[in-house]
Amino acid sequence: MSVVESLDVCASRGPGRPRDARADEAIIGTTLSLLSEVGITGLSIEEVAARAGVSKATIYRRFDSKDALIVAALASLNADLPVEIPVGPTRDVLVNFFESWWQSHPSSQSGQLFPRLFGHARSHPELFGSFFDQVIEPRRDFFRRVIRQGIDQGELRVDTDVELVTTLLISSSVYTLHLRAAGRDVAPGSTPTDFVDAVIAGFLAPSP
Amino acid sequence: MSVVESLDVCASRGPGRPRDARADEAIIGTTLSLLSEVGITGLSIEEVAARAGVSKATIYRRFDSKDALIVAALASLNADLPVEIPVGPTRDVLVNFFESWWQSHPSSQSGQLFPRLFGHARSHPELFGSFFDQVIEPRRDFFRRVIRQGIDQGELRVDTDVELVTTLLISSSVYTLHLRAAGRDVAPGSTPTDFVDAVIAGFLAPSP
DNA sequence: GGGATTCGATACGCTGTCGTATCGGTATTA
DNA sequence: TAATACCGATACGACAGCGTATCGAATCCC
Repeated sequence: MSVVESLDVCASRGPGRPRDARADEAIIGTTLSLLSEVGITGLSIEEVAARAGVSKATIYRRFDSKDALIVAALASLNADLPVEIPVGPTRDVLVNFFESWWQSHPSSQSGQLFPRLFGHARSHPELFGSFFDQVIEPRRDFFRRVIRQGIDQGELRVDTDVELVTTLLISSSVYTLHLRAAGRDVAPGSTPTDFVDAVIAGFLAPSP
Repeated sequence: MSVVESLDVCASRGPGRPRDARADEAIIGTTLSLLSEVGITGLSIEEVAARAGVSKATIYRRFDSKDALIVAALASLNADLPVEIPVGPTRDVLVNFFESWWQSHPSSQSGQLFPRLFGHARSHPELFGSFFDQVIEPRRDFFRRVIRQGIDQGELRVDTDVELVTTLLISSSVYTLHLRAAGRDVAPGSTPTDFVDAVIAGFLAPSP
């Protein structure tokens, strides 16, 4: 009945028809899409079932409640996390990353999902905590390591505030991309390069 | 019945018991509080009525629908907008503004309300558009004028991208304050001064 | 005072959603 | 072949919220 039990099925199979793996994917994928569209409050199990081409019973056989489904869906967001950070000039690494981020953003699920979930920080603290720890924090860590690499390579000052730079980079991109997707361009004409250069300008080590 | 009619009452009074002005304030205030707590999707008229100490009929006598109530509530957020920008060194003006912002934030309604409403950009485009035009844009304009004053005073470079600096200042504060209020400090120890200095460092005019 | 309009309280029908239960049918194991 | 657990479909009771309507009482203009 619970999520844990459903995972055990793979390990020690008993008799009976096995669960359809395609149903799992459809349920999780549809949940993420709907979360980005209507948020946690607006998410309905019945709509998930309808869009996923699955019956409600199939969902409740896998997840105890709506919250359990959301937690599982959020946990699945970490499949495409880059584990190795690219080597090279810090500015170029950042620009490359942001350019691919900004390019993929309009069609990206997470681009719409993240701001949506941020808004639920107060009303759903447990779900938000799970989201922050599992999804946001690993992504912030990617930036931290890039900045630290820049310090080690002598490009950024040794007293650079890593958390501050990380926050400036992420927040400005999230803010701009989200509003741009909502039809409100708050920095018309600005490219990822402009943002990266503006942010790191104050932390560049003096040229030798 | 409509909002417009209710405003006409003050101008040309007819017979009958007048509407209680305290009811208006209670309804709008409670709506804003609830919006910041549960968002647009989670807002219920019945909860507004209960918390405001008002009957549902009193609300529907003033506003045609839930959306009309929300629009009116958002429009009331512009009461405390500073019309004149302070004069002085740009860095000090910005630091002063951010310090008072950060200090008042934990108890501020808008601090919790804004991120919440940002999340509804896609699912409620009309409400969000009204929110952006009436609330966000005037506040961005305050920053624009401060930055332009800094350029005129020769402190910032003449080729400073005003929209970019404005976006960096606002987005980093919104992001940090919101997460800090949610119990996740993403830039521990950082003060408004740190943020302002980091952002404008790349745009300072060379010292004469 | 008389008519008009408000007030709070309450009840109504309608819709949407939750989580459960039941059904016939199907895939898999023992 | 028999038992088991899955599948989709559907129906169910409970609950919450919307927007409307009605009630007696209160407050104002004429």
